Amino acid sequence: MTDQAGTERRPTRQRAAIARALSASAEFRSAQEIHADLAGSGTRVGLATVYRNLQAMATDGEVDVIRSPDGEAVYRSCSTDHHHHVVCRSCGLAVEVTGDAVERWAEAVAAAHGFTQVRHTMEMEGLCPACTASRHRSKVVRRPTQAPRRVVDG
Amino acid sequence: MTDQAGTERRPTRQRAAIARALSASAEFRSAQEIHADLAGSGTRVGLATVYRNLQAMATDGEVDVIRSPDGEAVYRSCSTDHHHHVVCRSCGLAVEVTGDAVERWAEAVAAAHGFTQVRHTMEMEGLCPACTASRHRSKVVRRPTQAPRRVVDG
DNA sequence: TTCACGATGAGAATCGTTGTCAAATGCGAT
DNA sequence: ATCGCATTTGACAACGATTCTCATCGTGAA
Repeated sequence: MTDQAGTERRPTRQRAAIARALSASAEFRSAQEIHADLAGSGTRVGLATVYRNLQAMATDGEVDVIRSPDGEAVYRSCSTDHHHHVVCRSCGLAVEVTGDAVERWAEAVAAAHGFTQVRHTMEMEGLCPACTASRHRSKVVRRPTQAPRRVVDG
Repeated sequence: MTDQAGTERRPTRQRAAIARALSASAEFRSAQEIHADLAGSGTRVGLATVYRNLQAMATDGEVDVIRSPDGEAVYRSCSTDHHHHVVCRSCGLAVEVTGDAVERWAEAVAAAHGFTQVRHTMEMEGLCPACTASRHRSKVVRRPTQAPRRVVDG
């Protein structure tokens, strides 16, 4: 079977377990992690099932999905506290940030295009203070690469 | 493996070709696509080399990277036009949007935490006008594994 | 030109994710 | 409670993007 209608989904113990595991954390978790969690807590659910349900939930708007920097799909239940991150692309340091500005902007823009039930994800990356410093130290002897500094639109 | 940022890199014809192919388009392109392009235009470059260089460029902040909805890493040279999308999670319709508000917010927030060379990605998803309507009527035929996506200008 | 070492290429190895299909299960009707 | 039947599930194969390996090549410096 190919598509599954969002209207009729059968409740199963597996689906419930997955939903529960998901809402047990406010963090983004990968399908594999959730599968491992369930296995660890004695709930035996097939990996494919975890993937299928997570996808279905995402399609139905029950959970948020983003791809982690290494390409893994990570999920988080929708209702949880919403925030964003600034991640250092050199050392991986992540700082949580929140702000109404983006939330409102996203909402307004989407609405302007007639979209409803809008959700958004935003990730920022750059160099943390420490890495910014160390990068200046190891500065090259030769002429700098053609790397332009201006990156963020302003 | 480890971050080599700041280290000098040798100029090679492959690296140049990749940079050129990248800046030839304002769109996000995958490593595979770039590899195919190069091959198509007679420039023989190994796939692994394309990956390596793209990554290095991203690490050095010369290009932006995001993951496409299906998990592929897609690259775009930095200086090009920056915008975001609102994607319909039911039919895949994608609308381009731009706005200074987010850009400035991201810049400000990151800077407040001492981050430099900050870049960001933001994706919004919801139900497009059509799908919002049809959802109220009956069940919707949802997109297959690969989302059919049309891009409209907004 | 020669040397030392980073860069490249071809293909194997990874690993997250999806497809396959027979068996199990939920639901409405009986 | 039971039957019929479509939806789900689970085990595992299949896939595909990305990374790794390593012998060989190319580049900057002497």
